[in-house]
Amino acid sequence: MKEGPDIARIGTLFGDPARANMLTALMGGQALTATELAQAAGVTVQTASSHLSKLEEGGILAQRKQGRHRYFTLADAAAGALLENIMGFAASRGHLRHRPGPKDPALRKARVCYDHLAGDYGVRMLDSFVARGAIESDGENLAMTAEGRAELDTLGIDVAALTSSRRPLCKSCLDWSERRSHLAGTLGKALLAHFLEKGWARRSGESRAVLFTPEGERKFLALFPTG
Amino acid sequence: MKEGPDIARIGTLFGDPARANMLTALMGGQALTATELAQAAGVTVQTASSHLSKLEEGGILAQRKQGRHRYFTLADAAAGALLENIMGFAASRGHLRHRPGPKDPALRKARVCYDHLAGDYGVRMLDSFVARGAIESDGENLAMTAEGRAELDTLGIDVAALTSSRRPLCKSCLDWSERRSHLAGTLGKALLAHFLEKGWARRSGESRAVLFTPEGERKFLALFPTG
DNA sequence: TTCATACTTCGATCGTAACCGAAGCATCTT
DNA sequence: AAGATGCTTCGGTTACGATCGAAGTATGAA
Repeated sequence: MKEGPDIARIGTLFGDPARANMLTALMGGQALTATELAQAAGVTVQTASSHLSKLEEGGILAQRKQGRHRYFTLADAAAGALLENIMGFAASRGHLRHRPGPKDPALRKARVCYDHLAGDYGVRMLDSFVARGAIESDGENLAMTAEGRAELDTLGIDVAALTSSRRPLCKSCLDWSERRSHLAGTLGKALLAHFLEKGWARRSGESRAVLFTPEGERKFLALFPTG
Repeated sequence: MKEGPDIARIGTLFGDPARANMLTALMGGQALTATELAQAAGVTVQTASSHLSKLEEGGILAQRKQGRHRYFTLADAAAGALLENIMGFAASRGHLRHRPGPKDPALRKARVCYDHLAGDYGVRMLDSFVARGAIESDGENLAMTAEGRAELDTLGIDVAALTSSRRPLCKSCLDWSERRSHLAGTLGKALLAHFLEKGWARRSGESRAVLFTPEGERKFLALFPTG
């Protein structure tokens, strides 16, 4: 009868393949219905329902009723961060389910990781920020510099508003296709939102891929040159 | 047949109570033998052996043969960090196994969390650093200031050497007894080592408790005054 | 009202993995 | 060499939980 946080309970919740599939699907950041999640997990809706109630009770998922649909999302940023952490750890140990990274080249290039940009483009963005001194990196820990704040300001991103949250502004997130870090945190989220809003890119309907327009791609690459 | 990191595998490894007990025991930072871990988990050595080989194969534990003993430790800082993350998440959702925090008052006051100081004293130390501007906090993200570096220098802690590692210098870690953050990262590790080396405190042989001497306690409290 | 859709609950089956006793291997002691 | 200690492997039992069919509830459409 030990004391302490119930690690095993959390582990069990992440430890079932069907639940893991659902959570991975929700890393796209979009709310999904029970039926969609059942399909993503490859199980019947009855089974999915059981899994979803467990995940909700465990505080990993939140649900929102809307008509006869039930939309599920990750409960909060902490749940997303934990999920990212586990994915990164699994990838770092070579625990991949099939191949070292997504087969779909679009996914490999740019995709959503919970609420920010991952893949080749995500890695490039962070690298570029660090190279020009906009972000300082102590290994994994990231901090925004004054130059960085000024630069983002000209882009029209209100850094001050982003720091008010309890969630960190900059956070590194290990990319499982690139095996390098990309930018998470409220800034990562804001930047992705910015790209989508400006019409540089749009979310693929089905997958987690982020599809850049030729114009958007040109601007993105100009904004984030490689070292 | 989905692509991506195998979350479920990691989850399963953390998801068994016996394994979770072993990992919790290893959060003390000390290497433990298979027999000791079996006792900590409340299972026979046969069962423990099976669990340990799974954890090792999963990249969470590392073992070192020494004579007829086999010493197990957490594989690396990443494994420790993930464990801390899960513990913090579980605590934040109220998933505690018995009571809200350790029963043992010594554990509640000061204990080892993988390799740094947790509990009341750990929280106090971080709070004090932040209050005096030695560490800046963007929510959860921590960064050392120039003043902080100077102060640690006078304490005899070589901050430059600590930043060379790929592991972050400062990292916040959610305390499951205090439900507030304490200081992890290479600095957290170095500070605990400093206290032990100076004879201000010593590790309890059995538990994860850190026992301060009256003299050490006086110095610690003077060094880290409350707001 | 009647039908359709979205989801949950119930009940039963089945597979997997945790568990331990017994036996086996390795290392140290005497 | 003989015995003791630390750990692993094997085999068989057992329990838990993932799964799905069937039936039940809620919301919306006709």
